Amino acid sequence: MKIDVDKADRVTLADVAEAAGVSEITVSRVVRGMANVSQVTVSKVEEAIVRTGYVRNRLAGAMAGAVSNQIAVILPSLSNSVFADVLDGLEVRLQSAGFHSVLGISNYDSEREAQLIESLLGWQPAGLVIAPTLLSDRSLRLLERGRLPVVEVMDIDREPTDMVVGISHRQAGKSMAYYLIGRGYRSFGYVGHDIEGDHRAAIRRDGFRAALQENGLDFETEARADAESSVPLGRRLTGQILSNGAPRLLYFSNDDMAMGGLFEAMSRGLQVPRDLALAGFNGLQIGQSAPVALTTIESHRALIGQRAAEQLLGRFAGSEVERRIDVGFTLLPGASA
Amino acid sequence: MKIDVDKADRVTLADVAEAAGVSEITVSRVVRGMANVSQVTVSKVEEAIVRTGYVRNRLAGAMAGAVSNQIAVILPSLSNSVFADVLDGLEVRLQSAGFHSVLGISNYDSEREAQLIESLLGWQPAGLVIAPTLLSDRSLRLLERGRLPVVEVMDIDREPTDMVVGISHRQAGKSMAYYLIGRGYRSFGYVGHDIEGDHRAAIRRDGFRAALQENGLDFETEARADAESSVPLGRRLTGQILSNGAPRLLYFSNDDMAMGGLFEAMSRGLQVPRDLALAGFNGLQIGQSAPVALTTIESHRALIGQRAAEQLLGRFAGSEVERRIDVGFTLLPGASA
DNA sequence: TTGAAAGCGGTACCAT
DNA sequence: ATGGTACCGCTTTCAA
Repeated sequence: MKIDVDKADRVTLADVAEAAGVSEITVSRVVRGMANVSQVTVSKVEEAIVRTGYVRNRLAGAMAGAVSNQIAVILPSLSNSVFADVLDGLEVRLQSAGFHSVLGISNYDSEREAQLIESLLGWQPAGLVIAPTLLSDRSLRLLERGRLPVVEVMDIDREPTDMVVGISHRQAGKSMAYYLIGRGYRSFGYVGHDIEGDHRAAIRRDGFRAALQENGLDFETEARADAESSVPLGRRLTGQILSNGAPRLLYFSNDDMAMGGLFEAMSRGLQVPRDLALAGFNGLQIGQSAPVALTTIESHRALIGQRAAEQLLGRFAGSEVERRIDVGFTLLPGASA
Repeated sequence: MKIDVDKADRVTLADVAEAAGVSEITVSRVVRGMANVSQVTVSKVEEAIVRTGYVRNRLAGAMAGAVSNQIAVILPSLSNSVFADVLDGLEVRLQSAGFHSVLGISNYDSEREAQLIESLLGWQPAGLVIAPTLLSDRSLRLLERGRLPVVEVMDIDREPTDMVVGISHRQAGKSMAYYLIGRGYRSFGYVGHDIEGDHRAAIRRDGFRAALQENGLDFETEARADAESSVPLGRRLTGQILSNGAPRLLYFSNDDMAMGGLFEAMSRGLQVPRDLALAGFNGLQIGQSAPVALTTIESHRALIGQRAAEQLLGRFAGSEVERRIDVGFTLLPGASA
């Protein structure tokens, strides 16, 4: 009886077309929700689609000229929740517009980053979002060559290839320093993670220091390690500093590190901020819920992701968009300084 | 002079072939690193690739029959660091094997989940990894239809469609209860987040409770909210419970919630675990660095991601792989209970 | 509103 | 070791 059973390899437009008694192109129109198809035909086709179990092949679609709905996304890391937040914001907007992201994690390695760009570009994505590590010349050439919208995210402290969305980390560093100086602090120390890989942390530190120097001050001590930022690392380094007479306030490379500092202080029975004051960066939720809320700067990561998505969508829609978007940051006073 | 300049639309295999004076298929072989090409030809072609600035088009490649190197990944959320960890582990393995993930976030919505499956399947991925929310019948049908390897991750408490990698959340709940009972606790309360969406949290609670009942015990109080888990939520609910005479120990739906509880206890000047004991789930790093290390269960999220990747890679390699992988969990005694 | 034919850029298969 | 030729599944003209 059923003769065509085992040819059931993959349902194509042609199969649906046959089942519905129309042409392939008509089915294609229905699938894409185009207007110029009669209601009767639409229902016939939709019925056939369900009956055959057709699943749209976007590979073929994209290839035939309709653009891809994939967006390449390259981030340095995911274990750092900061980038997970950005990705989250990005996804929200992209998904609701029918786009998907293809992910690449560079692990703060600029060689790997270049490879990823090349590899992901091979999927002919409609756009690219990247939180650059360093962006080698090779990467830049690839980006310029591929005529696709590119959004660099996180810091706007340098000249964009195409578009940037983020904040000025230098300003963030300075703002925190001004605030603390305004609060009367005069004795500072710095606790940081690997600043080679994380150039944004380095920029914040530079900004903070510049502001100190404007006031004839400087870091009295620094503790650093060549590792990714983490709570235990912050705790360990803080412990080191405290062992040899600490400054009045510790500025941390970010909130993870600062939470470590806070925990170390608590463990030693220190009163924060009376005995030791602390300031971080990022505005992580957990820092704001701590017994002593962290003095920090909210960096609006999810918003950065959303805005990046909007930039791309704007471009696709053909509208003129800004090259440079500063989402701004918010100083959270907290209670730790 | 230059007549062919503006036709520089996109460099294809044909362009490279011409530039190198060989056929397209030969270039294709070089690009794919196949062995059967002479050294001389290889160098000629490689030179031509660089000169023309050719970027491989994987869309066309995948379409022509060579399989896609994309893996569809569907997760309920990214703001919950648990899934970011899984994704991280997944990426590590996938990338080193030359695969990329295409991401979908279901936001704990099973309708959305089904849409995502359908949509991502359209890219003809080589495999699918999903941390299922509920997996509607529609989703299941899609998964069965698409003859591709599917790995469900996180919990192994139910029958897999194809393969599963994770732990038994029921066991995790029970183990914690047994441990605490063994430590002498007899008075328990539960603090949880939205248990509708997060069925794994529900299973842990059920397991915990089952173990209590085996010992003639039960939760004396419960505080719950219909929101995603978070530190502030944990803190707020703990506050509620403490206001009306708390039980001896609070079991939290996860570590985020438990950190909130810990912070609330500290803020009230309670001694943990003397005045109030706390237990969580996940083994988040921050909980282990807290002044009072959290008593919790390490769920090896990154490992789950890695194993899931390995399952897929194994399938691709044609090897026989297990359908069900239990990565196990580790009880971290901590100091909070 | 509907359809026919010509690609999109590769790769599998079969020759040479 | 190298090349010719279909063909992957869809969409874009262009016609009817």
